[in-house]
Amino acid sequence: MTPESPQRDTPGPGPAVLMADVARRAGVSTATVSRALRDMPGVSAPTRARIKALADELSYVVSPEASGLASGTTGRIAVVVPKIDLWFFATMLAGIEGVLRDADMDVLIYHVDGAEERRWFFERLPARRKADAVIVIALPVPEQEAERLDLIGVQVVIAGGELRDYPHVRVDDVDVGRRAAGHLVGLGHRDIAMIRTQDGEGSVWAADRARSQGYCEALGEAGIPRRPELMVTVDWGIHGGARAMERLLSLEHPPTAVFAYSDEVAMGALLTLRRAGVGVPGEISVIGVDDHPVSELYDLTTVRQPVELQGATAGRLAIDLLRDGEASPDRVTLPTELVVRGTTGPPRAS
Amino acid sequence: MTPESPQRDTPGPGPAVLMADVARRAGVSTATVSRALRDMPGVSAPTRARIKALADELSYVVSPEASGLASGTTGRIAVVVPKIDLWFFATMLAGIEGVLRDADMDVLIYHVDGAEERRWFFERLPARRKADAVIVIALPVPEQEAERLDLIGVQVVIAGGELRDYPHVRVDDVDVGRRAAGHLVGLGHRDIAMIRTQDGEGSVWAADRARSQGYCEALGEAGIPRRPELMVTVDWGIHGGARAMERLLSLEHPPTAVFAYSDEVAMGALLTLRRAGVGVPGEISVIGVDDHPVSELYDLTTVRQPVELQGATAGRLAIDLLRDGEASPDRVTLPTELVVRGTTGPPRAS
DNA sequence: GCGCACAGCGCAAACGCTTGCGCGCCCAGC
DNA sequence: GCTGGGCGCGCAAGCGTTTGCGCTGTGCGC
Repeated sequence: MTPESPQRDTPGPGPAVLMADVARRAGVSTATVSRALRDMPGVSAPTRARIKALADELSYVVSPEASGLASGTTGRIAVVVPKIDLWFFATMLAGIEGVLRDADMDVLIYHVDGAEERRWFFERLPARRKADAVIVIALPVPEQEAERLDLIGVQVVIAGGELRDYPHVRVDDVDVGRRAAGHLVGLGHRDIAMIRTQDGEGSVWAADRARSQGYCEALGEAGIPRRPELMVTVDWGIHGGARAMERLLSLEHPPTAVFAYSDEVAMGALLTLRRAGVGVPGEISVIGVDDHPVSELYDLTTVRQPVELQGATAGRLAIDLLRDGEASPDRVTLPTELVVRGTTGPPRAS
Repeated sequence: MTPESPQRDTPGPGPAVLMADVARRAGVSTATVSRALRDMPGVSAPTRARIKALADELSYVVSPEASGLASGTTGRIAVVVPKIDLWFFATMLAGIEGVLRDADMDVLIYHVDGAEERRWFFERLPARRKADAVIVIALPVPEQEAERLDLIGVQVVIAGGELRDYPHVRVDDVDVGRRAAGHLVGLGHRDIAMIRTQDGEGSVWAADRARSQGYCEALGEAGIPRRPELMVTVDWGIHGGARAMERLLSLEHPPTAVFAYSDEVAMGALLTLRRAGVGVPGEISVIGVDDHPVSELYDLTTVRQPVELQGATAGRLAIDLLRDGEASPDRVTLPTELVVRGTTGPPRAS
C-alpha cells in the first residue's frame, strides 16, 4: 500500500498548491521550477516542458507576495486617475490597462478626485512600495505636492499631459487650440468665442490653458482683435457647455463661431443653441475636441485626439522604462486630427 | 571635489527604510514596531507613540510583499469590470474604490471587455492569489465559466447584478421595468415600445432581461395586448437608441411611448425624434433608466438607480465579509425611484 | 512576605519564493 | 586518456514582515 498522501489533485478550497508541491511531483528542486516557469536559462527543454505541464495540471500560480519579496519587484503598476467617471479618463485607463495586462502586469488604481483627495494622496503616497511604476493621468498638481512624487521611489510616467521632468505621453494642446480656431478662421469667422473649463473647484487645467493659448495664437495670426468677453469659463461637462452658450448668446454681439474645450462641452452648447432656435452651422458654428464616441452622432466637427492610444503608449512607456531602464523616447507627443463634420460652416453672409 | 558623475540611480533617498531601522532607532524589536504600527495589543502607550512618531519621521512604510507573505493577506481587492468607458461601470468602480480606499485596501482592476477577454479571464484567473476578495461588476458569464470563480479561493461579491450564489448588491430590475412601463400606462398609453439592448457581440445582459420582464408584466397587468414589433433590440448606447427609434418610427402604427433600457439609449431615441420632427412628449413619450448625469439636462423622465452607492455597498460588503467572516446581509437590493421630468406625458388625444 | 497574574516586550520560526554559487556529468579537443 | 568547459540542476541564504511563545518585572491579593 502506498502511504496515504493528501489527495488534493483537484484544486479547490484548501491549502493552495505551492511551488514545493510542483517541485516534488516533478522530481526537481524549487529552484528549477522557478526558473522553468519564468523561462530563465539553466533548465533543459524537456524538464521545462514537464514542469510547465505539471504546474498547469495542478493549476499552480506563484505567490505574488513571496515572489515579490524575493525578487524585489511587485509586478504591479499604479495608475492615478482623476474623475474616473468621465469618458476621457476612463478611456485613457482602458488603454493603459490593456497593454499592462498584455505585459502581465497588474493595475492598481488610485482615484484622486478633487483637491482634498489630491493633497491626501501626495501627502500619504499610498502607492509607495506597492508598484514598480506609477502612471499619473494628467491632473493639476502644485509643484510643492508634485515634488513628493520623487519619494515614491519608482518610475513615474505622465499620461495626457506633462508634470515636471517626468516622461510623458500627450498631445500638443496648443496646436489643438490653434487648429480648432484656425479652422473657424479659415471658414471666414471673425467673432470666435472659446468656452474654457475649470473643474468643480475652480482650477483651470493645463490642457485648457494650452488650448486657449492656441486659440489666441490663431486669432492673433489672423489679425483678429481679441474680444475678451468671448472667452467664457465654466465647469466641465455638458452642463457647463450649455450654460456657457447661454452667456454667449446673451451678449450684445454674439459670436458666429464657438470653440469648445471638449466635445462634451460642445454638446452642451449645441443643446442651448437648439433650445434657443439658433441654426447650426447657419448662424453659429461649433467645434469641439476629442472625437467623443457620440460626436459623430451629433455631427460635431472636432479635433480628434487618440485617447486610448495615449493610455496604451503611456503603459508601454512605463514597461519599457522598467525593463530597459532607459529605452524609447520618453516624451511622446501624439498627433491630432481635424475632423470636419456638420456643425461648422462659413458665417452667415452679413 | 568629487569628480564622480552624478548617480542617476538615486530616484529616492537610497535604499528604503526598513522596519529594522525603525526598531533600532526606537530601541525596540521589530516585533514591537510591527505591533505598534498596526495598533495591536501588547505595546504600552508611550512606546507606541514613540514608534509611530519615529516611523512617521523616517517616512517608513511597510513592505506589502513582506507583510503579505507573513500574514497571508494581500490588502488588495480585485475588481472585474466590463466596459470601463461606460458611465455606469466607471461610476460603480468609483463607488467601490472610495470605500476600499477608506478601508486602506488597494484596488486591482481587471478590465474584461467582450467574450474573448472574458473567456481568457475565467480560464487563467489572473486575479488568483493577488487579492483578498474579488468584486465582479455584473457581466454575463456562462455557468461553466462562472464555476471557475470558485477556484479563485477568496470571497467573491457581485455588484450590479447576481451570479450564482455569490453575495451581491443590485437593484430590482424587474421592478424597474415594471415601474417605467407602469408610469407610461398610468399616463394612458397603450402602444408602448421597449428598446432592449445587447452588447457588441449580441449577448443580452441579465439586467435587460429583467427590465423587459417588468415591462411585460406591467403591460399584462394593465390588460394591454402585446405587440411584438414594439420590442426592438439594438446595441448599447446612444447610437443604438437612435437606430431603434428609427425602426419604431417606420412602423405602420408607431408607439406613443417608449421605454428605453437606459438613459443613454433614451437620449439616442430623443435625437432621432428631434431629427424626425416628432414632438416629445406631445406625440411620443420617452422614459429611460439610470438618471445619468446629463438626463436632467435633457429633461428626461427616468427610473433612477443608485449606481455609485451600489458600488460602495459592494465594497463594504467585501470588507465586512473579509473581517467578520460572515456579517451583514449578503444579498442587498437597493431602492430605485421614478423621476418624472419632461419627456413623458399623456398620449395625444386621438 | 510569597506567589500569581498580567502587561510589555524580545526571540526566532515561519511565510513561499528567487538567485548566487557550486557540484557533477558529458563531450570535445589535444 | 586527460583535461577543460559548459550545461543542468540543487543548496541554501536571503527577502522584510508577522506571530506564537517565553521571559522579565511590576502590582496585587492573601
